[in-house]
Amino acid sequence: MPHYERVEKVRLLVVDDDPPIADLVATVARYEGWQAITANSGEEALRLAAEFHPDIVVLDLMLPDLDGFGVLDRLRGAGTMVPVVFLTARDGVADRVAGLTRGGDDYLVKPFAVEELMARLRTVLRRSAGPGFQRSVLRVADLMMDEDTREVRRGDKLLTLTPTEYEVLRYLMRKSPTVLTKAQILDHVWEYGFGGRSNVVELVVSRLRRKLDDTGTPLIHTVRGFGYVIRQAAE
Amino acid sequence: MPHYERVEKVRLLVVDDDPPIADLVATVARYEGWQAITANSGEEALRLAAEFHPDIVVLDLMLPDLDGFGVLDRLRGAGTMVPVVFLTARDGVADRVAGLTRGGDDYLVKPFAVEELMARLRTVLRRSAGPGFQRSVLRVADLMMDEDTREVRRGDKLLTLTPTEYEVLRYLMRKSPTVLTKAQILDHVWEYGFGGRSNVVELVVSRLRRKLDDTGTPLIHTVRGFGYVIRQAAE
DNA sequence: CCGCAGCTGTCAAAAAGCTGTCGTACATCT
DNA sequence: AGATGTACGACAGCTTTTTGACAGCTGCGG
Repeated sequence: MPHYERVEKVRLLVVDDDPPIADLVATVARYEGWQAITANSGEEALRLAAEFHPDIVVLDLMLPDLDGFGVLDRLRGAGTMVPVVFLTARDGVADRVAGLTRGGDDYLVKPFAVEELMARLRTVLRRSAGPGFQRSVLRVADLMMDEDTREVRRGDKLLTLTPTEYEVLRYLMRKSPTVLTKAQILDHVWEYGFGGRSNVVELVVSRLRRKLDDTGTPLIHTVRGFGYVIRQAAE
Repeated sequence: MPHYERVEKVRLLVVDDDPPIADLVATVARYEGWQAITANSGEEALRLAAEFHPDIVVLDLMLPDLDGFGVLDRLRGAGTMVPVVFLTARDGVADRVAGLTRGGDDYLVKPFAVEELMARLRTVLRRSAGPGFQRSVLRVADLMMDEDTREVRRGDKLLTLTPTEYEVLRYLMRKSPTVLTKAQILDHVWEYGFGGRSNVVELVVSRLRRKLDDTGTPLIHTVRGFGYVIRQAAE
């Protein structure tokens, strides 16, 4: 299912002092087939990095001891060029991070949506794999989504999606032809901690359908009492 | 019968302060050939987890001492990455759980149907078994059920089932060619504590037959005075 | 050929899903 | 700063589907 070619499992090190968050990320990654370990402090992170040799690191900036920047410096100081994706608080040090995100690194603001984090990790990995990296394009029937350009087309028609619509569609496409429950969609696409108990998912699906099923046959199907799938109509 | 490959028995730890519920789950699991133990408090759960090394945990959120979240934290703190399926009251802390379940752990609302719980446990186990996990497809004669896409076909014909029909059929197929009593079906597919003492099972079977026996030879057979089976032919 | 288990049509209540409207928040442009 | 536009999600009304109670009928097995 992964779209970057790799023989071995991706090795991910997650560094966050909040264990639930670190677990969350590690668990999602494992479900993608990755190998993930967590560290809850800067020192622990450095120790684990040295022996685990991660392919990518998720690094919270706010750590009890050494902060995220410090960890990065010492990683680099040790000669590791492993790419890093930072996590920062909403109104944190966004600008300083931005400065650090060249060279394939990236950052995300907390609270984030799980799918978005995974998408960024995949992108960073893909880019850091060297020049001539593969474009990532998802296809379902005549629907196409280019994850690099964020272009979405149904046949020839270019669609304009809002960020939420885009994320929901991507998740559906990634998992196609598996049926997803509304809860799964909510849990993966919305930020963790989102309280919205309303019908947001239905609403976004409704809007999505209007945009993409308006040309051609319906692609997003309701599985009553269960959830949604995107796939070519099964006869 | 399990569809994920495993040489040893699955080891399940059930944590619920209501002994009947914990036992119910453990019993069903044992009947599936699993090895199951129960704990009625958070502390006991941690103690048992340490020595039993479960492959999966069913964890009620409402516990007398340490609550479900606390248990999870301490499990994780001890470095256990065992997957967890939570149980919560109907309009309890569903949203808080959501935050924890994004990873791939799952949750179910009480009162639940036993088959649904087992299905989720199987799914979680299957996914956490690593990348490239097997699709789960059940077959009986020319009837096929794909548990991921929820597609059900008789020969080429795609069937559209309601949630209840789907669950009853899945249970029958899973147990095929064993004959199941109406009581067993009722107990496994409907939520525990379901009051309906009417002929619901007969009704659903009737509807199922109309949908799937309409093409080809009958597959669901009545064993008069006992129950139902699904299988090729009753010779 | 009788009696009872099983089958199924009908129907009303409940659940699930869809979508229009609107207020708020945030970003962008002038 | 003010104006304009876009995105999001709460809410509510409405439609469709599902479910199970009830009751009468069927037909199996003795």
